[in-house]
Amino acid sequence: MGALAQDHRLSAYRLLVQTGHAGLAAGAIAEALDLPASSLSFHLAQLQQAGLITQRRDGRSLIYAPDYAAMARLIGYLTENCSRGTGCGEVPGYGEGVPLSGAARTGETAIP
Amino acid sequence: MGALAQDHRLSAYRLLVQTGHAGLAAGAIAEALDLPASSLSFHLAQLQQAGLITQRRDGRSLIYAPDYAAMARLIGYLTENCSRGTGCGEVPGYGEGVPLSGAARTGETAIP
DNA sequence: TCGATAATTCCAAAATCATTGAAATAAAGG
DNA sequence: CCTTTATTTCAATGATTTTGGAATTATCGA
Repeated sequence: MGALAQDHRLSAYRLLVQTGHAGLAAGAIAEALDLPASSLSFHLAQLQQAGLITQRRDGRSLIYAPDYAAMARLIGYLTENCSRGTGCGEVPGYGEGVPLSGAARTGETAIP
Repeated sequence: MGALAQDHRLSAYRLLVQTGHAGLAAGAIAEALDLPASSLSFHLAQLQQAGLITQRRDGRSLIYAPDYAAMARLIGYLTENCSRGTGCGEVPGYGEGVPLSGAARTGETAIP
């Protein structure tokens, strides 16, 4: 869980989530985030060890991609046993059968 | 986001999520997690500042409860723009219209 | 008002984590 | 085989977080 607790890591992860299966080479991520290669490598290793992303080689490049199943498990863990009887189902603006995945609309969250 | 990046904090949060609106007094949480009051207080403050939990006073007790709307926003942020066209909708065991909130079934995740 | 209870804030020590450049490894292409 | 490109590993340095005891604030009941 704490793998996402760091700005650069969170950015890298979100970038990959938005990129999809195809993934990105380490170099491309480093460039996008403007990080030294060695720093990024450290963070990617953390994400990988947490099981959130996968690594595969393509020629000289190592390309990283998100593991969506792990993402789903992570979210499941957070919401596990979510207040039997009182809570999750009655969240304001969220309750009436709207799936969690539909909540990704407004970009201006200040939370993370 | 990093508010959940710490074991004790994550435990406290999950405990509250499972407890629901009614919430728990700081003391009750401290007892459940077996933490010194001052440590817990520190962690609760972090969670509160991140907007994930709320505080209200009841007599001499301060009662903490989860903010489910914030939880939904958090999850939304994570999955934002989730791979237009390729990703989230095709996650194995997760794709066929099953809402994210339905993924909270198996308890044995090793991720967090 | 006093004493007891519930929590918080303060603070310094201890522990953990992030960042970096330089050296090492791995694959490709002459 | 040697060079170039892509990335990782290592070790040191600095920064941030976590911890828990003591002092403090707030509320309650008699």
